[in-house]
Amino acid sequence: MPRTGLNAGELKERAVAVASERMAVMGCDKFRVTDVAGALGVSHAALYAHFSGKAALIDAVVDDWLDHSRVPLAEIVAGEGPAQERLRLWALTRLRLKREAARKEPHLFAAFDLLSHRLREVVLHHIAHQRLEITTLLAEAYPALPDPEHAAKVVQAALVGYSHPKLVAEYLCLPDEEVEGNLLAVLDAVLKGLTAELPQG
Amino acid sequence: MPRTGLNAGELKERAVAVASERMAVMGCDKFRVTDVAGALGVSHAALYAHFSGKAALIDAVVDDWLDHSRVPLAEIVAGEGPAQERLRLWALTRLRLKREAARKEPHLFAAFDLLSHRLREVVLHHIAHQRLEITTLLAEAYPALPDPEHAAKVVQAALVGYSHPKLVAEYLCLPDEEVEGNLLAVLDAVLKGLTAELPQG
DNA sequence: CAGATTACAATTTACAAAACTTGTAACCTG
DNA sequence: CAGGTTACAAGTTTTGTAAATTGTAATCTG
Repeated sequence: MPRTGLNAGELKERAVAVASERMAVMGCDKFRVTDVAGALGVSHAALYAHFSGKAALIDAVVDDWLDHSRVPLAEIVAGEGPAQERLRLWALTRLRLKREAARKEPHLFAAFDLLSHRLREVVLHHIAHQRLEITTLLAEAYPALPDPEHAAKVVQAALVGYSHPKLVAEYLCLPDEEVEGNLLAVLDAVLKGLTAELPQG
Repeated sequence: MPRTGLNAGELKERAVAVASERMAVMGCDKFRVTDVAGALGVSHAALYAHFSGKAALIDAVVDDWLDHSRVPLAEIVAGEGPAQERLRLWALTRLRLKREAARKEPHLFAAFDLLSHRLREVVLHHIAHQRLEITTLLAEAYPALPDPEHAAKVVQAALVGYSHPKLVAEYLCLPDEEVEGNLLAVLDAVLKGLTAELPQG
């Protein structure tokens, strides 16, 4: 029987939750593995059975955070209505969620930015997941598209100014309407270009 | 007769040149106004007649650096051949110049990045200048385009992942062919979309 | 009197020493 | 023996203090 009364999975989740709270308050450089352990009533060394190091604990926090942020976007993908409209809504919603996160949860957003900068696997999976969602919407909107995944990559690259945490943060000072209008102008041009030579149908 | 034997314009230029050399070696945080002044044989206070502060001296260095970087791109705009091909070459050349600068002049590139982050006027002018060049090439390639400047803004936004210093630096670890291929895929899609409904001519 | 210097206050940086944190291995405990 | 703790070395951060830097105003000088 573990001393904390929690099984391994539960202890891990509690650790991620406590770390997430602390990171939200003070950022990922300043929170201490020792403090998280203290909050759980164990020594800091006990956490290394569950996380390979502080970096892995940070990865887990950001992964958890990204999981939550994916929910509203998945609802749009699974929703009803013309797929092209849903794709526009998807891109706008993603932008809005990121801008809000950057404003309201700056430390967690900065952790996401840092992992993005380091091309950490957590973030690479997140990007791949988003590409899959774009692919799904493109394939539905344009059934004659020969390679929807390649098209999704082009869309992702064209919209990186509206998704990459560094640029989302940098452009927070610009008005919402302006940034959102620019995103839609780019998205519409790219979609029109990608589908210019498709048979009508 | 000034003590240094230089008139005001010459002293200013010499200060920018010395600051540029020092910044190239140690970055903009570590070089000292006092050192630049010493190299010119004046007290540091004498430089404040020409620059409102250290930040203004850094702006002047980056402005000078950007001036030089604009020359090869201006040659493409002024060159001969199909305008659409020149636009592709312009975008590729810009990317290549930036990746090379990031590798070979990391401190000056970092200064450019910092000013970009702060939305400093030097950089805003640079971005506006590039939009003008894109506008020129678009108007030549597509004479029926109703608003080439608006189209240029869309092109700029779609290609921000290949021009913004933060992302250029972040993607340096990716192979050249991949990054360049991605840029061309985005550019081609955007151009095709922007020109989809133009009369043929 | 234009172009400089000197003096100075406020701020920032450099640096050494102390304190803290991270990750690991040996050991403990129920 | 699973799930812990303790001890420890190496590395990092913090703290206090001295030195340096920045920007300004008064003053100087040719």
